[in-house]
Parts: sequence; C-alpha cells; structure tokens
Amino acid sequence: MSSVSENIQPNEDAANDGATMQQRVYSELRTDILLGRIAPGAHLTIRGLAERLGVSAMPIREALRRLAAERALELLGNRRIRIPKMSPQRFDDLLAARVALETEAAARALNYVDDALIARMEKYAAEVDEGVVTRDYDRWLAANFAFHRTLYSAPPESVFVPLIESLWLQIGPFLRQALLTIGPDYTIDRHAEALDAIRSRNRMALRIAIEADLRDGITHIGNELMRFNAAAATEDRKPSERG
Amino acid sequence: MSSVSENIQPNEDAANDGATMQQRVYSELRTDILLGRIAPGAHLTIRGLAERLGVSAMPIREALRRLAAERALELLGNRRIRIPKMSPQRFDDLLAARVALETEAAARALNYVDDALIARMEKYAAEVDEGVVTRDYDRWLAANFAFHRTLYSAPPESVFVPLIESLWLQIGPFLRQALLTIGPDYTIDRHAEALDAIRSRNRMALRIAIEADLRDGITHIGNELMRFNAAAATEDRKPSERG
DNA sequence: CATTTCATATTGTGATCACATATTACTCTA
DNA sequence: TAGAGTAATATGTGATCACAATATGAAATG
Repeated sequence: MSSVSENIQPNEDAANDGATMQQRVYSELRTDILLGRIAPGAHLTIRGLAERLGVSAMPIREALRRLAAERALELLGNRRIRIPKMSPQRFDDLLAARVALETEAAARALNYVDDALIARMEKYAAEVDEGVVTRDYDRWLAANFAFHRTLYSAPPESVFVPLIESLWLQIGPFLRQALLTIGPDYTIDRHAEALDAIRSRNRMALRIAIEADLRDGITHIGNELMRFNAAAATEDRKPSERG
Repeated sequence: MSSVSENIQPNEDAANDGATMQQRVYSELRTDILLGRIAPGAHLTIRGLAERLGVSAMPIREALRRLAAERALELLGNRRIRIPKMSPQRFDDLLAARVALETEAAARALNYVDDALIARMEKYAAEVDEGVVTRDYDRWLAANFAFHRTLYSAPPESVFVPLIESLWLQIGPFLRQALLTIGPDYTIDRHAEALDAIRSRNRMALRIAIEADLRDGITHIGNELMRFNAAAATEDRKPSERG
C-alpha cells in the first residue's frame, strides 16, 4: 500500500496565527482526518509530512503522538503510522459510544442554550442541507460536525467534547469513503427535530432527536461497510500496538 | 505553588521490557496520575522529569503530549504543565460521562463474559475490600480500576476503554486527595451486585449496579469537594489553553 | 509595608544528527 | 517464471543544542 502523503495539501482552515508549529500541524492533520481526506488504512510518515508541511520532524512527531492518543491514528509496532481501518464491530461500538455520549452531552447542554446559540445551529443546519444538494462533502461533513459541536460546547469547558471529537476522528475517514460510494441522498438528518426540542427546552425529545440523527444518518452507511470489507478483506493484520 | 517533581519516584508497575523510552515514561506518569500520586494543580517540567527518570527530553515531551491529549495533563499557554484542577461542575460532568460510557460498555461487554473473566473480577473485588481495610489507597484505587477495566475489556479492541480511562485519569488525582481526607470508610462499592448481575447475564441489573457503584462510591466524595474549593479558592485562573 | 521594575534563571519549542531496525528492491537460484 | 536470500533504502526513536518567551526573585520606589 503506497503512501498518501501526496493527497495532503496545506489548508488554511483554522486561523493559526501565533500558534506553535505543532498546533498548526495538528489542526491541519486533524481536519484532514475528520473530513475523511485521508482514507482508512492509509500510511503516514514523519519525514514525508515534515517535508510537505515545511517544518522539521519535531512538530510532526508531537502532533502525531497527540492524534494517536485521540485514536485518530494508529502507531503500529513495525515503524508504521496509519489511519485505523474500520470493521463492522468497531463501527457498531463507535456508534454506541456516540449515542451514549452525545445524548448525554446534549441533555446537559440544554441548560446553557440561548437564542444566539440556536441561531448558530440553524445556520449550520442550513449549511448541511446545502452541502447535500451541492454534493459538497467537505461542507456537508464540516457543517454536520459543527452543528453538533455547537450544541455540546454550550457549557464551558465541557469534558464531553474532547471525548466526542475523538469518536468523530475515528469515524471521519470511513464516513467520507462511504458517502462517496452511496451518496448523501440516503442519509437522513434530524436537525429540525433537534432544534424544535431545543427551542421548547424538551430534554427527552432532544435526546431522542440526537439518537435518531446518529442512527438514521449512519446506519445505512454502516450496512454498506460490509461490502467494503468483503471487497478489501485482505492484508488487515496489524502488528502489536505500540505506545 | 512549588513543583512536586520530588514526589515522583520511579516505579516498576508495568513490565516495560522492550518498550520505548516514551512508553516507559508514559506508563509511569500515567500510573502516578491515575492513582493520584500527583495532586491536582501540581506543576511538571520536561527537564525535571527527564532528570528524574534518567532520559532525555524527547521521550518526556512525547509522553506529556500524549497525556495532555487524554486530558490527564493541561498544557497551559504560559509555558506551564500541570495536573488539571477539579471544580464542582467538572466533577459533575466527569461523573455523568462515566455513567454514560461505563454502563454502556458494561452492557456490551456482557456478551463476551466467561468464567475466567468473572474469576478475575472476583479477585479484584476482594482486593478492593482488602485495600479498604488496610487503608492502602494505592491498592484500593488500582484494584477498583482493574475491576472495571477487566469487565469493559472483555470485547477485544474496545473503543470504550480508552475513553473511559481518559475519564479515570481526570478523576484520579482528585479522588486520591478526597480519599485521604474523608477516608475510604464512607465509600460504598456495588461490586457484589455487579458480579451477581454478570453471573446471571442480567444486562439491566448490571447497568444499575455499575451506575450505583459510580454514584454511591463517589457522590459523598464529590460533596466533600466543596470544602476543598472553599478553602483553596485562590489562584485558579488558567491562561488560555495551548495545543 | 506594599507595589512596581528589572535582571537573571528557567522553560517549552523547534532543528539537526546518529542509530538500530524494518521495509523495499534487486539479484541469484531452481 | 516464481521464490528465497541479500543489499540498500527508509523510518521511528532518542539525544543535544539554540532560541525566544516566561517566570522568578531581588532591588527600587511610593
């Protein structure tokens, strides 16, 4: 399997002004992974990324270590770094963890919601729809994540958000692949229902809407995974994990 | 507040044989944090740890970056590294996240439980009791975590375990402090109930037992936190977070 | 005695190099 | 032509150094 470093292009997503190199590298790689610009199973190298991003190996090493801790990357024992592959069970676990964490985070965020936050969420919900219509996957995925993150981030310094984003990073690469295959038409989002529940401060309705959004929007895609795996059910062995 | 590097002594907990330096450093610091050997708010330095552990700065840097990604450490923007402080809200969030994740992880693990696993859990449950009796906090905490981790790790490659352990790392330092203050006598564990539920493969009873174990064993301690904060409600400001 | 100013020491960040090891590509053989 | 053996290439890890920014503590000031 060849390296996909060539596919990683510098992007100016986050406004990283006075940030450290490590932060810039981290943000960039993180966005690439979250939006699925790097395929599951793809390999990365420190020197390759260093050359591409125009920095030395140090910031790359720390950024990779950080992403590995978030389970966005896998540091294999054989001197290789890759985007984790997806499996039916792992996908099922990720969905269950998302439901458990995100419904709770949503319910707890409800106390902190104000009109400004609802307005922001409405903007993202609209952006999701536009992304679906225009087939703009980057926009679709980014707006979808932003919609949820806006809600969960309502309480300051939430302990939920980092955990949830770790799950997103693990799903991102696969999600993009699946979306490219079956298209966004078969996905359903319950953002309208969620917004209704938020406006009426109905906690249980919000939990239900969030869970439905996660399950309905992803279940179909999850089933498609089987085809993927059946097709690419080769060279999946992974050496004993490293630190 | 002075550095507590002096309190960190090399310990040979994990059998790190052919592991990398970074792994050894990580495991050591991780154990220290999990068992609360480093107090909340304590500061660490790269050079201090490097000297103490007898390695160069490199493995320390990567280990710290990793622990920071797991939210076990806080990399402040002012060139300081510290164990995060606890607050009533953060404690409440951590407990809620633990309940959400651990009840789900327990329910999902039930399918993979066998007699050998139950035996191991019984051993840890007994060790918890001994730790309480002998006032051995290290043993108490370690056995308690091991009890839960054994259950959640029943399914291979669980996505829940890393998330849950991140929460443990965030609670550990405070838990130890609280335990030292009010003693373990006021804690209650529902390990017996949990084991009963596991043996009878009663998923709902297991969820209830796990939730009760988390809430009853910690709620009292959580309430004690208020006193802590009222007393030490000084110099809590934290500079804008770093990467 | 409290507060500010300023020089010194400390700290995290990034770059570069050496090294052991794993991967890759080539050559030789059956 | 396929496969095993081998040389060379590439990779992660760790150490060391330079540097800018920050903290620290003493001195000065009111």
